[in-house]
Amino acid sequence: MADKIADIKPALRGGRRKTRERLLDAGLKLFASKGYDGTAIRDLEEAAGLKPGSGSFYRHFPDKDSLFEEVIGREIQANRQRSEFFEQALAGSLGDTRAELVLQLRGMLLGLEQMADFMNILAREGGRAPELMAEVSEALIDQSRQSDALDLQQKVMAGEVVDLDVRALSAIVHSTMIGHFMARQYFGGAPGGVGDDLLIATLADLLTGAGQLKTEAGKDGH
Amino acid sequence: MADKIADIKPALRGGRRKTRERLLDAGLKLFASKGYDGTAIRDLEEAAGLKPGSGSFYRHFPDKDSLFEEVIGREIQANRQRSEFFEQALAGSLGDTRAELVLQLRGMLLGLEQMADFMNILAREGGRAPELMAEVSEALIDQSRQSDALDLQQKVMAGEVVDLDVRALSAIVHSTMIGHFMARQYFGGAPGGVGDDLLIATLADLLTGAGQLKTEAGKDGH
DNA sequence: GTCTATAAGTAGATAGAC
DNA sequence: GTCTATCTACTTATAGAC
Repeated sequence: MADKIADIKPALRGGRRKTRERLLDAGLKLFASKGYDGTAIRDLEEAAGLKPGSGSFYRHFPDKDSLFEEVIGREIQANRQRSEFFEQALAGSLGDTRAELVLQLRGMLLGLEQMADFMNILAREGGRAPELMAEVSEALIDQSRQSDALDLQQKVMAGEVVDLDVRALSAIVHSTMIGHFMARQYFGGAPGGVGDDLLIATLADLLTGAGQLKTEAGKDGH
Repeated sequence: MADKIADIKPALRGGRRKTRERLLDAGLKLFASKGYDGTAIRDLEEAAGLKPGSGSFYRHFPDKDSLFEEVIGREIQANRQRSEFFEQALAGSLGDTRAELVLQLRGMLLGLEQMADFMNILAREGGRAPELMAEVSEALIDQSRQSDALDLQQKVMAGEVVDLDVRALSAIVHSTMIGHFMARQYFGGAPGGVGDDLLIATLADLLTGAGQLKTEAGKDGH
């Protein structure tokens, strides 16, 4: 009984989680905001509630690089779980293609928000761990591409989405959402003041062919 | 006569440009590849052909930060000039809307390639010079958005491009091209192996409403 | 303008007391 | 597991000879 309480307590109180976990959390935040080189061991210790400069860090990780790799690894796994959960949540059809797309796009944006720190680290320190980056490339891009490329494929076959190259459509969708997200992050707002809802709605319209030409004049050109 | 030759020679021979310029070039490359903190003064000196660790750097710049700001400023200006040139080059109408769009998108990709190092620095060191970043945000995003938002506006009015929110369309176009470019840069290739031409063609098709639905079934949903 | 030499500070990392 | 104390290496930056 006393053992169980001792096990649970640290997990419940925010400041009382295991030091190792707090160091990983600190690494995620600090690497994202100040970069790997810009983050000193003392910063990590301080953020984890240890005395800065004490070297207590080294009782939990052999060196700075090991912490970095573990932070990356943990985020890759966390993202994988989010994706699987999300995929299951959207498995069923709603009957309305455009509504399905809007939901899917909103979900993508939410997912990106949850891995904002991780993406920031990737953008900053992409060259630091090449083999890890390759794994990330596969884990993030390919996986998400596959899952909704299949969705798009079905929708195209069913005549619910515009009949163009599915991989290219998928690339356009992903790039748009990631670009929109990054513009919000880095520049404090999307260019032109385009909000999430308008962007998603317009993208869904494009995909479902809802946007018609104003006149038939445009069709002369080709 | 002898003076003129002395003036021209350094500009012609690659290795004989002014040291100050070589330090700026080194800064652009090194900040992009190793980051600000990861680039030591000795690295800059070495890349500029000076003796590493000699401190000769300080005869040209008061400190590291000054070099950084000047690198950024130089790239902002270079990009502005490229944009103006590009805008003029595409001023005339081709008569074929889709061909115009394809040219415009190819130009965007070329422009992104030319400022690859600069973008890398922005991604890494965005938080380092906030006021400069604000300027960049305005210079890059707003400017390019305005110029081809106007183009899109015209094309929509003429019924040559799908009748949806112009700012949202512009955001989609920009995000797609930037995202595609970054995927190529960071992951060695676009996700799904989608090449430049296919992506551009598909995007142009989407905008011009060339992608029709395979059947009319999809239109039931909304 | 470039060099040698060096100062002053800070980084990652280790030893050992408690 | 956390601390004090410390080592070594490296960083920015300066002084002064040439």
